[in-house]
Amino acid sequence: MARGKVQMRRIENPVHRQVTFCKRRMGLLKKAKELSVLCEADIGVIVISPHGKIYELATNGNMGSLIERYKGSNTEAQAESSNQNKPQVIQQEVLLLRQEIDLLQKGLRYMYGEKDINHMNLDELQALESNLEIWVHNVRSTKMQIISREIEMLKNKEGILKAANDMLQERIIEQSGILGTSSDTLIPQFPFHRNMESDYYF
Amino acid sequence: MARGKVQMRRIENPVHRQVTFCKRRMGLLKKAKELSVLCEADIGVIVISPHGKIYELATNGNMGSLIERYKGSNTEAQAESSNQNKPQVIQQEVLLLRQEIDLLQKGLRYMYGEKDINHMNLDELQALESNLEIWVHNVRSTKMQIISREIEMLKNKEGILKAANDMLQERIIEQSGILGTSSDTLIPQFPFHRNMESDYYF
DNA sequence: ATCTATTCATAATA
DNA sequence: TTATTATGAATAGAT
Repeated sequence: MARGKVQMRRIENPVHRQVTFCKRRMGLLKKAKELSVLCEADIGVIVISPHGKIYELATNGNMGSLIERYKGSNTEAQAESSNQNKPQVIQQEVLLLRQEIDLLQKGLRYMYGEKDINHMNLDELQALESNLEIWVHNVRSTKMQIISREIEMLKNKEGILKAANDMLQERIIEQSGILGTSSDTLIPQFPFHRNMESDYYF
Repeated sequence: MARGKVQMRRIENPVHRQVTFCKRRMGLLKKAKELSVLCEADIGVIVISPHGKIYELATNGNMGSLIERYKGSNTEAQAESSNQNKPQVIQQEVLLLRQEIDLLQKGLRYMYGEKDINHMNLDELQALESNLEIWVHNVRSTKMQIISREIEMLKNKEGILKAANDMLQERIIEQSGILGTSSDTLIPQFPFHRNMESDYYF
């Protein structure tokens, strides 16, 4: 923003990072409040610093109720919260979480280039493979979103150009008539626009 | 902001209000993402429109774990959730495990070179996809190595067992001859070994 | 959705 | 944290 454009990556200098965290955190909460007031929306913001300190804002004054409303519209979270009423299910949950951690740790080690296959068995590799495939799928989806958006934009542009083109064509024909000029040298040059989709690559 | 300072109260014109809601909501989520990236904070934002539609952002990719962490550090909410039988300790455990998972996922994503999937352009996404595919391929190779090795081992074992089996069979026939015992009750039980490959699944 | 005149947010610095 | 200020960003109103 000021005195130089900022790169969107972790600020390495700890002092700068801390200052920026403080400023931008305040800015974020301010923006949230404004949106809430201007548009009558209920907004909750939770910020957890790298050191685990928590800052929050609930524009309706009650984060709890906001979370409930959020969960109420979210089946996954709903299932999660209903789980917590049954200790046995919680045990199961802990077990699953531990397994996930184990898998992630091993996947991480694998990523670091440690190909010691003694540390990962078939099932774990299978799970890692699935994770990677999900990831690939997500990346592809994002890619397709971008592509769709661009295509939409180009189609719009094309439509506009076509319309303008038609209008110009009409006007020229009109003028040809008025001026009594032979138009057969002009007409063949239309349309001026190109099909912009053909410029696009996937 | 632009063309006149805005008053901090509800926008009465419904069209203006809707437009502003859309614009500022996007701005808010963008700011949240930026703060998260720049300062390594975990941020959750929940926006509930006047019509009840919910927009959300969880920079760690999981609003559920964020809410758990929030509740874990919030005495009021903790009291609410600790109404349950004995799960306080377990709840704590779940919280810690979730934090660890968040951390590991972050590490994995870092390894993948993913900055922020929402801020990546087509080329970057393409590159990420290629990388992921290479990794999937590597994982599959490792998997196949393990499988091949196991099959090799099993074939070896099978060979050894077959040899031993043949030897034993010979010796028994031999002994049957020496002892004059009828061997027709024993022979049908051979071979003892099973084909171990048939137990193996891919 | 897109454009631009303005106001706002904030990076560097102290 | 707070204050200053040059600049980059966000966005209100209009199209």
